[in-house]
Amino acid sequence: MLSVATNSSMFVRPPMPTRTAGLPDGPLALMGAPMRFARNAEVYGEDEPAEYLYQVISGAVRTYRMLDDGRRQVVAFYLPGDIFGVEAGDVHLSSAEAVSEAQVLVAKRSAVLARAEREKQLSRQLWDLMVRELQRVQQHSFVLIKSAEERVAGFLLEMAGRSSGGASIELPMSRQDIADYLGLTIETVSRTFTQFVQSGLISLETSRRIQFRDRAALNRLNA
Amino acid sequence: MLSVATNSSMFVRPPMPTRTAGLPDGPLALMGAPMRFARNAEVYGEDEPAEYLYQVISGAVRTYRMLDDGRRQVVAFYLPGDIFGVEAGDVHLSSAEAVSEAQVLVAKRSAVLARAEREKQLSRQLWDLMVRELQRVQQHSFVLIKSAEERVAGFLLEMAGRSSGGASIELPMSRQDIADYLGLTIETVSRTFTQFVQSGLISLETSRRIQFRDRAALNRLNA
DNA sequence: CGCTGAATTGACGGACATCAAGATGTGTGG
DNA sequence: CCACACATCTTGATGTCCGTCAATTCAGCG
Repeated sequence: MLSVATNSSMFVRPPMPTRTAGLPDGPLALMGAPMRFARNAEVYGEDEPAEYLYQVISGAVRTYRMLDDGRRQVVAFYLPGDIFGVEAGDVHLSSAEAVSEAQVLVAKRSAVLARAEREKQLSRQLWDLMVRELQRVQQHSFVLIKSAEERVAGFLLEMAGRSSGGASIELPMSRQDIADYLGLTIETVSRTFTQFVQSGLISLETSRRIQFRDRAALNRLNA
Repeated sequence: MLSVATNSSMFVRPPMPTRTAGLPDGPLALMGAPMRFARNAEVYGEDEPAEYLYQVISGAVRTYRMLDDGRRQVVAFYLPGDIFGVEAGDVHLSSAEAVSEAQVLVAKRSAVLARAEREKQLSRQLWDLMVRELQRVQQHSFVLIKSAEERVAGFLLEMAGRSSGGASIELPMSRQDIADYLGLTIETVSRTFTQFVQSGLISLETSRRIQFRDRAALNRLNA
């Protein structure tokens, strides 16, 4: 009934991730190894045991789940600094893939949790992380009951807010990714973009580079 | 554009909640006071500081958020045994109301968290609770991208699974509640129910009492 | 260049919202 | 216990947003 992740070549099994030179750590004191993932490379898969926590160093990562009819629901996009993989119990309920070439810090979950038992501050950070993740997902289901126009406007503002960019942002993900995130089709996303361009809300340098022209109007749509 | 929580009288400010005789505790060792809430009484409101954790003893509770245009999104229903209020950071992002007359155990959040710092087991329970809540919300956004038929089927099965009933269950919530939970209109929910009745999947003793006649078929719809 | 995947645009149909009326159920006061 | 008022639920007729199918344009890369 909607948004199938078509195009088999989009999901070609990618080359093995390889270790890369170390990079400085983020806000949370994760002790882990930096790894490099090619575009569309799998970080972890649905139903795999959840042994690690992850932090994006560069690039972007998407998590998603498949419905048995082939539809794909993108649960979240993670950008540099973001930590992911916390939502899992013993096994992952979603898969994670690199949206673009990405470096990801990988830390053993058991090690982090063990250390959290001794360090109150770390424990607190993990809890806050969990709360934020929960609120993000709630916000997401909030988005899914809105109109296409509202969803896309909300998406652009969300990305703008997280990309710490100025009047223009570079989207790392394809229209198909956006569509599956918003519960729309690629065509509807595309049409909404051009509609926004025609109304002077944004303009497109390339299909992935967005210039904001009337943020107030977008905010109004983001009811 | 959809599912407005109409009918002002539905939200008439209810009588003050009053304390009630104590009741035995649930799985999580919450030390709190049982309170009684009338139908539609507010347990907590959006933007209020989150000072407590809650566990349903009897009845049912819904959490929801309002869009500024009057649409309402029901985030979750909580049944006896369920703990709610964990999703909050410092303030609540959603409101909670009794769906029906309800008894709720109310425990000071700070006390629980303080005790969790000493008792590993409690800390672990809270973490698991958080994980389950996160997965529930993810599951919910999963539901919102499906067809009306699939959503309603999924809802009935979810309720059946949680109500620990046999071949028939009593829904504590109105069609409006269901509609706002599923991101549909009251009419679509109603029509889907009658469609299920006509196809012999369920039957209705009263509008709120559902008899399951063909669970396999419902499961098939719950793709 | 030409090839391939990504994005855009158009025509059309269907699922669900909207608007409106009727049916059923429930609480209240005489 | 009945009758009235009001809320909830159901059913019908119509409209519209967005999905589907299909063709075209655009961008990147060998």
